[in-house]
Formats: sequence, C-alpha cells, structure tokens
Amino acid sequence: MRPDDLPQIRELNIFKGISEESFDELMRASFLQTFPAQMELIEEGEPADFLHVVVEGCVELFAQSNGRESTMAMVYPVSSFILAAIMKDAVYLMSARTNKKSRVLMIPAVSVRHVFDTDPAFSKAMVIELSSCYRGVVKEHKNLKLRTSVERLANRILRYRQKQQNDQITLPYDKKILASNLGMTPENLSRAFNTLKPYGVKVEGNKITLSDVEQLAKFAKPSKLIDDQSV
Amino acid sequence: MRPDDLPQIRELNIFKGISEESFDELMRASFLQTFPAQMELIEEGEPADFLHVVVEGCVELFAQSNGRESTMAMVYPVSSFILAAIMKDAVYLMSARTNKKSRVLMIPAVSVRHVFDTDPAFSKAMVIELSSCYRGVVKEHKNLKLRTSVERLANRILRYRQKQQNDQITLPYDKKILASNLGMTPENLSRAFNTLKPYGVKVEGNKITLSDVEQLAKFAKPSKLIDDQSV
DNA sequence: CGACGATTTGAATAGGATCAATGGGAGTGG
DNA sequence: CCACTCCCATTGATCCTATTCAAATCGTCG
Repeated sequence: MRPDDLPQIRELNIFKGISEESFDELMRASFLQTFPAQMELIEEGEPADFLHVVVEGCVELFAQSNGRESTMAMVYPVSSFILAAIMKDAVYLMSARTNKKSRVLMIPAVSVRHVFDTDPAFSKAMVIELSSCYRGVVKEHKNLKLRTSVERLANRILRYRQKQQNDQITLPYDKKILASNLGMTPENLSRAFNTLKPYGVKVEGNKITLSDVEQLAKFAKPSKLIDDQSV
Repeated sequence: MRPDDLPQIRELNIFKGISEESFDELMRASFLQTFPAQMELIEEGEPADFLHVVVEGCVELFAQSNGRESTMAMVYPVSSFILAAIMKDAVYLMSARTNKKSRVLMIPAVSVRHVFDTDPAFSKAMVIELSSCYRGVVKEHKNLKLRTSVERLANRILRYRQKQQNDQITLPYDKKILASNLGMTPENLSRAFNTLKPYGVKVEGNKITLSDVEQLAKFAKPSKLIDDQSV
C-alpha cells in the first residue's frame, strides 16, 4: 500500500467514523492494486481471503455451473464485493473479473473480521454495505422472476437514463455482458432492442437515443421496489 | 410477550452470547404471536417496523409486480426475515404470509438497531444471519440463471431427500408454491415431474418416491455452490 | 351433497435458445 | 498503411422450452 493512496481510501464510506487504530490495522496488510481489463480476481469455490473494494473501474461478478456462465452483477466504485463470504469465513459463491482497467483495494479477511469485532463504527458500516448488497440481489431476483426479457431491458434502459441524466445513453459495457446480466442471449438482446423501437429506442453501437421516454416508461412499468438503487 | 416463552427465545442462535441487558431491551417491546395459515404478515413497500423471526411453522416470502406474483423463499424456524430492511431503515422488498399456522417473534426495528449498536455479540449474530440470507439469495439467483426448470426441480428433490434423510419424500408445501418458488407454472411443474420419471421419480400427491437416486443425481448435477445450505 | 381450489393433461401459442451466416470494428503484425 | 484475424453484433431460420387456455379429475371443507 503506497502512503499516497491512504487519504483517498480513508474517505471511503465504509471507513467513515472508524478509529485511526482500526484503519491502520485494516490497511497494514492491504493492497491497492491496479489490474488490466479481463483479469480474473476471484474464482468461485475458493476460500474468501480478501475483501475486495472497487475503487476505480468496473468489476464483473459471474457464476458458472455445468458449462454455462452468467453475469450476476457489475460492481462500480465504491463498493465492496463478496463481503458475506468474508464474514462467514466461507468460499466465494461468485467469480470476479475486471471489465476494464480497475483499481481494487484488497483487505485481508482476518483483519476485516477482527476490526468488525472491535470497532462498532466499522461493524455498522459493514452491515449497511451488506444490507445494500442483499437488497440488490433480491431486486435482481424479482426482476428476473416477475418480468419478461424485453421488460427487463426497457427498465434497464430507464435506469441508465436516470443515472446518466440524459436521453442520449451510453451503454457502460458490451452488449454480450448486458445480455447475460439481463438473463438472455446476445441474439435475444438484439431482438429485444428491435422490439423497443416503437417506443422510441434507437440503437447505434453502444449509443442509445430515447425519443419517447413516456411511452417507454408506460411499457416498462418501472417499480421502486425493483429498479430504484436508493430504496 | 408471555414470560413462559422467554427461556425458549433466549436459546435462539441470534441471541446466543448477548448480554441480559440487551436481551431484556429486545424483548421489552416484542411480541411472540401465533398466526393462522395464510395470514399476511408483511406487505412489500411498507416501512420495516419489526424484525420477524419464525419460531415455529413456515412463512412464505413473495413479491408482486405488474399483476404477477412469485414466491421468493420459504422461511423455516429458526430464521429471521427482512433483516436488511431493518438495518437500513428502509421499506420491505418482499411480502410475507404464513404458509401454515406459525409462531413469529416480532422485535421492534428501533430496538434491533439500538442493540446492534451497543452489543457486539448481537451485531455479530446479525451479520452472520444477514450473510447467510445474502448467500441464500445468490444461490437462488444462480439456480434460476444457470439451470433449466427440470434441472431446478431435480436438484430440489435431491435437497429434500438430503434434509429428510429418506428416499420417500414429503413435499413440505403445495405444488403451486413449489412451482412458483422454482420459477415455473404449476402446469409446467407437473410436466417436469413426468420428465423425471425415467430417473426414478414417482409422484403420488405430496409424496415422492425415488428409486434411482444415482441416475437422478447424474441428471441434476448438483453443485455445492448452489445447493448446499451449509456453504 | 355441492362448491371450491389444487392438480393434471391436452392443445395451441409465445418466448427464448440455438445454429448458421454475415457484416463491422478493433487490434495485430507485416 | 494495409491485410488479416478475431470477436462482437445482427439477422434469418429453426427448434425447444415454457406459458396460456381449456377441460377433466380429485380431494377437502363447509
């Protein structure tokens, strides 16, 4: 860990309010490392040795079984991943790879668990983080079980619009990954975009232009309890 | 809360190791109530006022959107539900109803959050519980994204066999709910059972008899990282 | 007994996946 | 700079899975 990086790390939400002592302990055996794109950071089934925090870039969580693979989530700064495995001292349930060049903070599991036991501010922060992750998966699960693929895409587009504050949207990653994340094949994603054309969705490469948000929203029927990041 | 119930409650895992003081505070404003079957305990979208703990019976967590409904999980003793909403002081993401007559312990959210802040043993227990819930949903999500419906059913049957330690299995609840939980329609569940007949699966009402577990397992290809409750 | 809901089965349909072929960019090496 | 390759993306055709609709059966409960 380079001393230069410490102040920036210290500002992260998950360290807000914790003692200097705790922070030092956490950082002592940690790494802040920059990885190139497409680097596998974690493989499911392995013991959870480090808590990972995406500081910069983007990390894909994915899972495999029986020859199939699916993108489970994309993790953006500043969020941790695989916190539950750390707390339970269990194996990872998902694999992780960088989607683009990324800076990742890696904190040893033992340190995390020890500071959790000794610093109430940190345990509070961890629980909030864990709760957010939990609710994120629940929403994803609802999304998958209660909507068709075209509806999922429509709502995803609306989410991007919200996040980018623009009717001109740039897809944050490859359509292949987006398809997998939405639980469909790339071919099907392509067709789903076409299905949304009548609702004012124009696609050119990774740029999407919305010309009739109202109609799109009427079709998508977004739900706070599925789509809102903040709820 | 009747004094008779307290010793039993005290033994629950989530209260193990916490101080008398903390326990008293938690219990002071709590209820241990018996509900009949099909009683709605929680409605998604409502503020999270109470942490619920299933002490006896069985509770169904389900979600609705756009006229559709899906069973998200079944909760058995002794597990809490909706813990994340409590910790984040947010609204429920799922609804809950008793599936059979059930005893449910209801602890006020404010008490939970306060004791969490003051008693390390309790915060530890809550985090373990929360982590388990998180990993449970992740497994369910993998299950849904990486398997066909027949594979999900086959693995579910194997799980029941494991839990009941018997090749004669009793389905723990209606097939309608099982179907929804597995992400399919009742009609499709019926057909999925038929598809598994060649693998030694015989169905009579809510009784299932397995005559060739090896073949069934070969078809199901169970995975520790999806099916094992303990991992 | 009668009503109701759960379950099963059949037939038709729709939604997605797979397979195959093509176009298009980005990156590589000459 | 250009040719080449590779992979992403799109499109068409086809197949398969799962849903929907309809109807029959069964069991339970009042």
